[in-house]
Amino acid sequence: MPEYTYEPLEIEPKWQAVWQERHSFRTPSDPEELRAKPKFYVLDMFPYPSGAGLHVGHPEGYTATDVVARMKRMQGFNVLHPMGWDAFGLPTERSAVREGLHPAEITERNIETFRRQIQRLGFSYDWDREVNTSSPDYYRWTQWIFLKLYERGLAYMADVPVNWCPALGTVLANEEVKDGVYVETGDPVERRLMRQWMLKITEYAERLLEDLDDVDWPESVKEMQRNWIGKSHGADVQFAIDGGDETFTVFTTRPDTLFGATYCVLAPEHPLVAKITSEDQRAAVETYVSEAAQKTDLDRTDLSKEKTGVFTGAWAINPVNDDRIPIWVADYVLMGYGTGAIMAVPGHDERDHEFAREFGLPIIEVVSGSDVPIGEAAFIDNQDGVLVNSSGKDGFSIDGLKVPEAIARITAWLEERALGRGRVQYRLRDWLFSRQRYWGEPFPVVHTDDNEVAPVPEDWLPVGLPEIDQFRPTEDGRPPLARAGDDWLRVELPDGRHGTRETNTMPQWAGSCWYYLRYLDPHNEEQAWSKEAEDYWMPVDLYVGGVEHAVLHLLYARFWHKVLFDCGLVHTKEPFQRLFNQGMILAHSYRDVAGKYHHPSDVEERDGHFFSLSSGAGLETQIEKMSKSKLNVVNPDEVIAAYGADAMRLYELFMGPLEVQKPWQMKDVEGVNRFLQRVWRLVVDEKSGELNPKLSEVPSSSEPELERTLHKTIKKVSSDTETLQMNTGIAQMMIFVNEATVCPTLPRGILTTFLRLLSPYAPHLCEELWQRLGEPKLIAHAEWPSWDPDLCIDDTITVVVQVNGKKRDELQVARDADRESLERLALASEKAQKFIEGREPKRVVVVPGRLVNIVV
RNA sequence: GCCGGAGUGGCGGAAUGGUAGACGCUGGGGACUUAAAAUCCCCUGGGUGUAAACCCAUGUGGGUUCGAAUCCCACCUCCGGCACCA
Repeated sequence: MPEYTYEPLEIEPKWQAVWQERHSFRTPSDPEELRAKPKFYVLDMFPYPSGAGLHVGHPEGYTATDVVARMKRMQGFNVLHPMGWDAFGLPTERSAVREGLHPAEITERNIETFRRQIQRLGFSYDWDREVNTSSPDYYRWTQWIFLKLYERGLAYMADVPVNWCPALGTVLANEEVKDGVYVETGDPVERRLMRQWMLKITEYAERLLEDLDDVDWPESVKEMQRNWIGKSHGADVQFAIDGGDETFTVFTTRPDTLFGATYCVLAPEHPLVAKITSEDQRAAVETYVSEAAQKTDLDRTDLSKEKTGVFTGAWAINPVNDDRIPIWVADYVLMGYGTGAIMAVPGHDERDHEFAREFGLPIIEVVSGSDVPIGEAAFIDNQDGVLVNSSGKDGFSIDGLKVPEAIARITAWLEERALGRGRVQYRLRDWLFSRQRYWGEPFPVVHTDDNEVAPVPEDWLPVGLPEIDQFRPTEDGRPPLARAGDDWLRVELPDGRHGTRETNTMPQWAGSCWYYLRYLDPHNEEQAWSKEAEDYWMPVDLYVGGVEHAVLHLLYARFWHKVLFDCGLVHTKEPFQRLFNQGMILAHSYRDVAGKYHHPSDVEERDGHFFSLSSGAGLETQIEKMSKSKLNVVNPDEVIAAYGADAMRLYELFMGPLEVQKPWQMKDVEGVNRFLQRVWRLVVDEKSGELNPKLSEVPSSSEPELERTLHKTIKKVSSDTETLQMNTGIAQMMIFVNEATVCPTLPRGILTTFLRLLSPYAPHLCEELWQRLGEPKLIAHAEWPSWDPDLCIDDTITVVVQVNGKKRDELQVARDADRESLERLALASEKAQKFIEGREPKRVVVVPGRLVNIVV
């Protein structure tokens, strides 16, 4: 029994303690030091410290960024690699209510768990820069940025239809609601009209769209943001109401189809509805409007339902031909988009077509080219379709034009007569920025007794959360902060006015909108960050996190950053230069016929089938998202206990490409664990504990084959780490170790070079072996190796001989063999001759270094 | 419906116009051992064959090419996003 085996549980805490004591990963802040080296800012999406602790999905991205951070440090960069906590939020507040504790206590407890779990993985974070969004010296600056938004007119209060979630007792942002329910909990959401804080993100729509072109992000995320912003080109067109002075404006992307408009529709909330409805239609319209108001978003957006609507009794005048067309009210038109009113062209819009057929309204063809009669289906072609039936008053006609030209012509015509104008419309709405919660940033504003909104002076910040006895809304439905006593609520402003503090709080997203800036200068008590630090470190060079924030955090943070840019507080237009989304880690779950889930520890495999150990029942296995209810959550603590942090880190990256979804398979951790043991044995003789006797001071070139493999490995690991293709980099290191294991002697230089390559991936093991090899410094501070291109190519290479594209033989040739000799050798090949069957080669394709293809 | 991504052994996955299945897991065989574990070595896509070999094979069907997992067209399936946005 060897006594000196690889014991990760002994060496890992040892090196973690060393790094911590020596502050080995403290980010330089001395200006001299900063100037001396280029910078690299590598950032993780900081976690929300929930009560459940980490699962193995969290450290996947953290491990990838840590490997990059460690390599960059070794390559001579000043590296900023921080970690912190996105700590305000609803789940914590709910736990606090449930457990009867203060949310701050729950937060502190959860952070301690998260920090302990993260630190056990040996990440090279600069813990001196840890931030916590719920701490007053952090949210002070969140409030300060809010004041900047307010000063610039980008924060305003308005009576708006909001997403109200009765189960949670708060409003939610559009981005947090999907299919009529809150995305996090599935609780239904209803429409309500409430006075709330809004942020004018729409003012930045164009820049948020345009600047996507300048960042190195996954195309899918850019596309999601583009869709969310939803830019469309079109025109506003004015319609007069027959027999009155009223007019209304519609927005359309297809002004060319104006001659095909056979009716108009107003949204039920449109202010004109009540005014124009005729007496005999009034009862029907009022019933329809009040029913629509009571519907949830889910009901209203249910596509499978039939179109509904009611005629107002009023008529509009089509401005191009003075036709009288009826005005309807229908809930398929949304008040929140465009003008809340549309012209309906059933011939060329599917929704209008469906509605027209439902209510027997006329359908006119104005764009030709459809295969089926226009009465059967709407015809959509905005490129090659040709206009027909489109001649109106004053001799104006767009007949015979293709759609794009027709759009230009009719838009110009409308503009000349002041009947309309070309316009760009965005789908993006302003950001609903207040919540009726306790555990969030208080707004730094006061409602004065004379009904004005007044920002508090900057030197009053932070506006701290008041101590209250219950974290629930008041009995009369006001937010929890309204429970605070007058000593908090009532204030006198410097100008002598009295008022009451805002009792809403900011949403969870506020703190994460700028945390990457606080890391630059986290202890600054005078400013949110210093200009020098911002100048040096920004932008973030690499940002890694889950794709679930594609249109939430990432859009909000870009918006704030652009505002800060306009304030002259940051110097880059975009905060995150390169973004990478890691894929979700899934896990096997086991379910019996009754649908009950069984924990993996209760599962036994026999001949490829699964059975419950406790009941003997047969089980089905499936790969699913990890969740408590499915009993398939893998905790990093158990992996570390069994294999150590280095094996855990290595497996996280070896599982497969970082960006794809993949299942955790505990058996596979065994493979990387064996690899680490083999590395250990390259250095340590397990029987004696001394250095491996095969280690020798001879030059690297005395093992030429291994030296070549080493240089190929340096090259591959360097580039695969940079591009985050770490699974193949690790595979290459395994190839090296397999070769080194069977090598009769191990030149010491080869081994120390290899350990430097492996050290970002398995830092504890490599520090230990580095020390045992007598190296005085930490390997974390060693220099990253470089490769010799000549040593990355073999002297003799294998060239494939194909006949008609099929592999028939292999040739061992010198690496610089020329075309002629390759062709001669290939034609001489016996195996190839057999398939040539004496025929004359029509053509011989020679790819030097690769293959020869003989075509007969 | 629209937009994006993906389909390769028993499993995770390599290969982005040039030897399909690197590396790892699983399974099988062998060495060492009193034995087991660990370790080390060999084999492990399917088919025909004693063998040497040969044939088939990257979701399906076509195409381009000397040569296609890779490029093009059509289709199928799965995953993700958006969705009455005028």
